[in-house]
Amino acid sequence: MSGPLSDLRDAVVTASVAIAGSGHASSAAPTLERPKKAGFGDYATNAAMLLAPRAGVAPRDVAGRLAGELELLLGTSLERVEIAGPGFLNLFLSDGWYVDALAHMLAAGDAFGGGSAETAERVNVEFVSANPTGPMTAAGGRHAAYGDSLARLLEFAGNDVTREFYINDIGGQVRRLGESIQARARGAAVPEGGYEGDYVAELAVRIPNSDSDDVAVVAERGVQLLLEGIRTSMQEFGVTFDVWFSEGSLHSGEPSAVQHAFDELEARGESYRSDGALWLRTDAHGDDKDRVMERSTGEHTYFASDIAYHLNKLERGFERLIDVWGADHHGYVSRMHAAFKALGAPEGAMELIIMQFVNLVERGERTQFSKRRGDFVQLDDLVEQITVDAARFFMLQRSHDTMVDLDIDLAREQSNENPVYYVQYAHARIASILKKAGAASVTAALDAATRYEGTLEPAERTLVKKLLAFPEEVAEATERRAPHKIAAYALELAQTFTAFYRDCHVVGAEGEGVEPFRLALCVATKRTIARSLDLLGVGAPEQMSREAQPS
RNA sequence: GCGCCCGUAGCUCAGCUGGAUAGAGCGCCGCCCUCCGGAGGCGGAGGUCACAGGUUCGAAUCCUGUCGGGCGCGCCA
Repeated sequence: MSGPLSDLRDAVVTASVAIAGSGHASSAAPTLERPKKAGFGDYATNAAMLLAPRAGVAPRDVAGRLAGELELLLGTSLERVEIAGPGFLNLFLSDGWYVDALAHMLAAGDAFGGGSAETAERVNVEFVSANPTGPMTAAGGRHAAYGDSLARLLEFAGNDVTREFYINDIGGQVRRLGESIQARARGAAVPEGGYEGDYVAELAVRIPNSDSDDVAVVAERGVQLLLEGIRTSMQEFGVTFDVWFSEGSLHSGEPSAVQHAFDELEARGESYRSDGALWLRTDAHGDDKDRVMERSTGEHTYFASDIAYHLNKLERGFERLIDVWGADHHGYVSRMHAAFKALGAPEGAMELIIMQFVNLVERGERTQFSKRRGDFVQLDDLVEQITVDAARFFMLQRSHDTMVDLDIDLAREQSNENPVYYVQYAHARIASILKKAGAASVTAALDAATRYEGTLEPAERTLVKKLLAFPEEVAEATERRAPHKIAAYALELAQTFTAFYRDCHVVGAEGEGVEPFRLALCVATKRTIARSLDLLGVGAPEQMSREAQPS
């Protein structure tokens, strides 16, 4: 990727090499970053500190030589260089550099910030995969928001992404669901360990002959109906899965996918029989002990399904498997990794991401999430209270590995002050400005802005810098599987724009080329806010509804 | 007992592949609105970055230990 920022970075590296000589190893690459405080220059580098030990002189002396090299390399892009503190170099860039930077962003268009993947991969992101024994919970919403946003990031980076939902449609829980429905249909008490939510009673009414003795049929019908509900909830939440994969399908066919996996593992000498059960040598691959795949009763464990499932994903041609799991599954991580190795799959091709819980807090109390007791907050209800955009943004604001307390009262009562509205408002405000300027002058401005030669206001430079940071933010959010960084960026960009809006009048601004330049800056900002929100799965409205606005 | 995650402002959390004076939102106090959309802006109070050691030019960040919280350790799914 080229551009003003990477040119700067190249210059720093080139200057470093010139000073350190040909032996310059990149054991510690110099950083180029935007200083957190004002007055420290536009960009700063610690290159001198890294070079000093090698050169055997004081960092500040190295910084002096580095500054000289950079002045030669960067020419008119550089206004001046300052040496600060222990040996930081603060680069002050010229207004011409800023104009070039904006021109570069505009030329990149919608691709700005995208395509960061070094090599595009076929990626399978499996997430939510909620048991079809109840409606989607608010907690499932966090999984959905995260998985979908991660998928969007991976796609934007250039990968071929499949969103997949794994359906646990067999096993004891499904049977218990059937028994629970049956009991309700007969007016009897739900059996021990069964599901007690109101939705079970509703299912008993919706399913014909739900009081039948054939529990398997009742259960199957129940799963079907619940899955339809889950699918609808997900769609309304803005999440569409490419593949709905049935666990049960792994056990049918001749040979079944599970049998195929067993054969594979046996051929590799990774399994053995003991006490009548079939075991996998997970202990040899980093797990605490070996695990059972087929019980002495002949039934397959959940683990067997999962091994077969992941082998299946590989055989479908995916080069990277990303699973988003709930925190209650983390004890399962090491055995899954062990199984993956036992299959001879490429190291590192499977990532298991553990998602911490989200607690909904209402009137200062945490709500519970037990499906069996039927005492939980449904995603549909939460969305109805605080809208899809707010729900997704809130859930994505936090890192996946920290537990979140989402205060429903706060989100409901103060929804007008949610960060998501602030960001959307900035987008709508820009739309309003551009509309006022008129399409023709905006188009003309995009061209004229690249030749702007005036002096920039501080707020203009700050805004350009913030926009310039976008590709790095996106790349880092993608690599670290951290969509919450985008949420933070969107908020900062909106704040930066609002400051610009306060200081710099756009439409009708006086001075040669000032209005076109600012209009172009607005266009670039609008695109970047829209892209940020899109990566989160949040809408970027052209206008906010005025009804909600207090008079 | 063992393993994973977390402990940062009154609250909810960023920052964690080591860099300068640790940030945001909400809440609180004060000020600002003739202006392209005030759903706004500016300023202020508020911190032993859980605690104790260690590594080094430099630690919220890396290492060790302690304390506190969450979760998990089945031939359940």
